[in-house]
Amino acid sequence: MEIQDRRVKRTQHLLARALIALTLEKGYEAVTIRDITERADVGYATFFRHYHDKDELLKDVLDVVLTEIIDLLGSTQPAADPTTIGVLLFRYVQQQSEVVRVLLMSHALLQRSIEIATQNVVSEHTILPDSVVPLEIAAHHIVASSISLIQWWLDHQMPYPPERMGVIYHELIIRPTSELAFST
Amino acid sequence: MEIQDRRVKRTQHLLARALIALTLEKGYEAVTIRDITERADVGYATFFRHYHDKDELLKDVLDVVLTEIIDLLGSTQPAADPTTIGVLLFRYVQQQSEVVRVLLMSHALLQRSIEIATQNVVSEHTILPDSVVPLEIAAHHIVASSISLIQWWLDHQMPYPPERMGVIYHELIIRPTSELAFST
DNA sequence: ATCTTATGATATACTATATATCACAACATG
DNA sequence: CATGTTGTGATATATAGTATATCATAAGAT
Repeated sequence: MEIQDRRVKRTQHLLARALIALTLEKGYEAVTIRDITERADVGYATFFRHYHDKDELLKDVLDVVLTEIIDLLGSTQPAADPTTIGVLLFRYVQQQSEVVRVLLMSHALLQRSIEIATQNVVSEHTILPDSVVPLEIAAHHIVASSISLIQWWLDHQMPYPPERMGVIYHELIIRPTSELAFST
Repeated sequence: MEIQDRRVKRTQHLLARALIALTLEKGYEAVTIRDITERADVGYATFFRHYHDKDELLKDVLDVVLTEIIDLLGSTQPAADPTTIGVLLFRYVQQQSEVVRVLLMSHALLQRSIEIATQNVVSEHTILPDSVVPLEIAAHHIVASSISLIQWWLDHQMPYPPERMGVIYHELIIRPTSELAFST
């Protein structure tokens, strides 16, 4: 029962590609559903047979990205170089830069992603005794700052390589926050 | 030539109050111009005699807030307790929490505010020689992280007093970034 | 080969934005 | 307080975009 009709997969893929391309061209808000269906070369009404609105299509596209990033960050050896995770993160962003740029344009999805990722970080750490920074604030700071750093990097045409960004990410965000709030 | 017609000031004030109230009630995107004019009890067409669209009204409302915050952060004694600026910042946010909450709901305005404030921070600092973190990234990190911290605080009903938040703000954001990137 | 279903084309209702007009009231000014 | 100016409310209208329904046809599942 897992297998979908090939026509459905094809249509949804065309709609997703069209939304990404159009959003990069003129911004998420400016894209209309008619734009999407024309670019994807499918009937206008067909859109509503798959998605309730534009946000639902975007959510579907980016759920894939979210799970890939979470897998990426959870699958590193504990003994590895502390900047490795950051380098992998920025390499992934570089590869998927178009999709990530689109994600960063949706306020609602961004807030949702931050909430999910923050809870993920909270569950993976314990608070350092007598820390001035509560665990939830530390986790929220790591997530929000990482996204902001990615945003700066993409907005400035990725001027430094992922290796340099991995070091910056670790020194600016991970190390200070860990020292302040996380018990090793 | 500075003095405006009292009718204009009255109308613009009513529209601003209505937008803020309605945005807090059901979110910025969901508010229509007809909602605003009905709540403000002015004619529908009157809105367009003052603003081109919803975003322009919001921008007007929040330009006031922005300049107030910049004045606030620029007017502290250099010799003061390093957490003082943070405490003042969070006291201000507490007083103006409704307006600040509305600002944080507009993606476009948020991005614009971050850009302006980042350039402000860049111009006020010089980079530490051999820093792994470029000046512009450090400045962007400070601004974006501060806004994220404010957002977390407001989203969680301000569970800690401004005094505590001032310390967290300094320890989590200002001190680590300054040590890494700014020459004193 | 046959039943099922996704699609395209089309029509239609609805919501919201945006502009124009005109009579009237509020305002600034001397 | 008299006068010319201008902001406002009410109304009509054009336009754009969303959302749903219908039906013939083609593509897919089995």
